[in-house]
Amino acid sequence: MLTLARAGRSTPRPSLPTTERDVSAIVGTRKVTARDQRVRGDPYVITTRDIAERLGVSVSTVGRALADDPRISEETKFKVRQAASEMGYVGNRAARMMRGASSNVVGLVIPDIRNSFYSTIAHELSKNMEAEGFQLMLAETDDDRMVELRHLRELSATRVAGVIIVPTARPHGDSVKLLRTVPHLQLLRRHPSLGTQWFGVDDHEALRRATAHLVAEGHTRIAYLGGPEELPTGAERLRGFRTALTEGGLNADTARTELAPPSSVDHGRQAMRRLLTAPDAPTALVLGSIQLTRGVLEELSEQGVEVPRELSVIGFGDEPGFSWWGPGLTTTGLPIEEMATGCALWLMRRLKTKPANDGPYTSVSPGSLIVRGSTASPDGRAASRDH
Amino acid sequence: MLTLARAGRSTPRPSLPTTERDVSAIVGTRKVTARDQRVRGDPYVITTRDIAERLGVSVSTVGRALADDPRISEETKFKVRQAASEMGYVGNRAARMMRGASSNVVGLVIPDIRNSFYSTIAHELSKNMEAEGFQLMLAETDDDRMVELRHLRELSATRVAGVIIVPTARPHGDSVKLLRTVPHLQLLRRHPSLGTQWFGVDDHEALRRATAHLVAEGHTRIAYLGGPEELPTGAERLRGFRTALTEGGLNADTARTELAPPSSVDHGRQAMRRLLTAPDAPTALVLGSIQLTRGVLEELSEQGVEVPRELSVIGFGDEPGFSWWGPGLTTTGLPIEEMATGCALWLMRRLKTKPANDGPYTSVSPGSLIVRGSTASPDGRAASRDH
DNA sequence: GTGAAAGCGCTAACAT
DNA sequence: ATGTTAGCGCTTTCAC
Repeated sequence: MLTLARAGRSTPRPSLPTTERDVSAIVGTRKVTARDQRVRGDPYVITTRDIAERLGVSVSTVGRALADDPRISEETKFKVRQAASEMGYVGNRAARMMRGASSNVVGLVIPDIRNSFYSTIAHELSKNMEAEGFQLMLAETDDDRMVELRHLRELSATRVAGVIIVPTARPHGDSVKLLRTVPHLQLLRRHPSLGTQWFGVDDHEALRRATAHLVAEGHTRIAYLGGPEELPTGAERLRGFRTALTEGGLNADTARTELAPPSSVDHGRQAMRRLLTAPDAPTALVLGSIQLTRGVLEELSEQGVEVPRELSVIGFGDEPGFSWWGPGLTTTGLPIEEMATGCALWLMRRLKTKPANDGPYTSVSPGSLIVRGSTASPDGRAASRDH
Repeated sequence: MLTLARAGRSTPRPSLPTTERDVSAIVGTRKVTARDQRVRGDPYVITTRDIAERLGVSVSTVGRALADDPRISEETKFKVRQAASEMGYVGNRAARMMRGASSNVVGLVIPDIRNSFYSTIAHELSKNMEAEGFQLMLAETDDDRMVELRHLRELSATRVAGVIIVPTARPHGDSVKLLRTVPHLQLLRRHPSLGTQWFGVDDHEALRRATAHLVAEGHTRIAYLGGPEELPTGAERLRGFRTALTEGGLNADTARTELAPPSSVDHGRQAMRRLLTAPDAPTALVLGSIQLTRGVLEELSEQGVEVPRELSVIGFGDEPGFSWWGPGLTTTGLPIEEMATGCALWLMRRLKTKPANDGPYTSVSPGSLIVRGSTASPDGRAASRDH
């Protein structure tokens, strides 16, 4: 069937020679669609067809010109690009995706962006991805597996190119299924059901080192306060703590450990309060969560506890305020930036290689102990700084 | 034309009665498309057509069943939903968008997610939007207008439903054009070219109050350190500082002011160092940027400056560490959570109302002065806390 | 060097 | 109660 000129818009564009286009008399062979109804002046989104009509060429020519196809003459290309720019044309990614183009969106699924670990990660990812033309979709789970599932459904519906996820303790079965259909990467936490590609830090070693520092100073009553054991990170950190105690000849089973289910600032405060008033209070405290660390610091400074004389403390993570807290907080530093950058680069490469390389991959970054002034021997002597 | 059964996949699904469907003999009237070439076992994304074929119904029936259309029988609905779930069907949003559905994505364009103001905002927005089924696309500009433009292009290509933006000092002309085609909202900073819908805080009043606090204590040599004047926030804060000086009978023109172009932690440190070694050093300092505040605090605590005896300081923003810094940092508190929540609710409503209400809208939240211990009279007496 | 036409997955209007 | 058809904007054959 011969395709006739489209049924004109109610008011033809001024730049079009009305006489040639206004063929409404013979129209009737072609249904007038919603698109044709649009009125001049009524602002709407420009498509390749709009450009084609204005220039009196076909949509394919416009598409090719914009894609810099070698078959199109320079003159046409110029005119098309000019018109596109003038008319404010912006390609429709949804349409492209329907033609098989992959989305340029990567989903980032994390517990809470306000946690500086995660905002740092988001920043590094965003920076590295922007350079490659990718966008970041932010999805906060609040460590709720149902929220996590809802987000993954959305990301899946959007057909994101990839997902970077800090999974909840036990992801929903449907979340597992969904992730099977999209390239993904676990960050920090690792759940076996979500595959073998993981970027993280050596939590065990980090906590072992921190605890060993206190053992070396002569502490025997060392308490641990960290995240829940059901999280892989929580379990590893606790294990590191216990390893150090055992290695130091201490009984890991009788050591005071508190695991805060929702690892929040407020729980840190409460746990600290309990610890201070408990009989047989510890002389040293190791932390295994950045949120809990914040709460502990607030509580200690509010109660006027003298650190390290009354209590030695080793924090987790390194935030701006930690260096000026009390005598300076000795803490476990994690190479978050490096990890996030590595993660971004790996995923970008993974998404751009034709045959997807889905082999297992693990990158473990080591932690480090940042020694400041918050620990000392239990007898009161200050800790030496040259560790 | 009668549409014949599709050319079968190389290997028909087991659940299909092969005899009825395997009509390859008479095929030739219908082109075999890429889609038909897919092989069983070859994992791919499920579409409504896959479900329809498996159940021997039409795609429209499947679509209607999934949309819970009243015309479809409960039995069919059940079968369709069952099959969809089993096969792991996830609707393709790109396809829906092509049918006119609006995207459920809102772009958040901010300078840097690591800044706690912005991560708080991102969190509040995300939380409120998740409840309404919206997703958040994160775009960091690093205060670079070209990066900002690139992000807006991407967001536009994605046909985001809306944009929340903390604009750069002078957005690119194309950015302005792009934003004209999408519902948007300015946050904190306000640039006249980007429309009249804005959520922010009363920067002028916040700084006026902070400065007035120092004037009331008797300071006459008060310095100001804040962000660049080309940012609307920077200009307003500086103006607030000057207003307070003038109201206090001091000469606003001779006051020492430093405006750091890229408002970073490091610039805060450097500026503080300059201020300390300058002849005729000020007795009090007011800050107008959270990043600069951090740098200043680090430098002061590193140099062992006695606050408030040697110098009174009022910070900007309120971060976790500010309360335990030195004598406790007196600072300007901003109601970021409230502002972000209001912003989210407003945009959600704006996006869901049929006739877009595009009238000007301004929401100004007031700041507050959080009095702790970092200011005192220049003669050495500590500041009274009952302001 | 350019145009026509088909089809990606979905929905809505129009048939039965 | 269900099927047929067209079309959203774009790319990609195939055709001239």
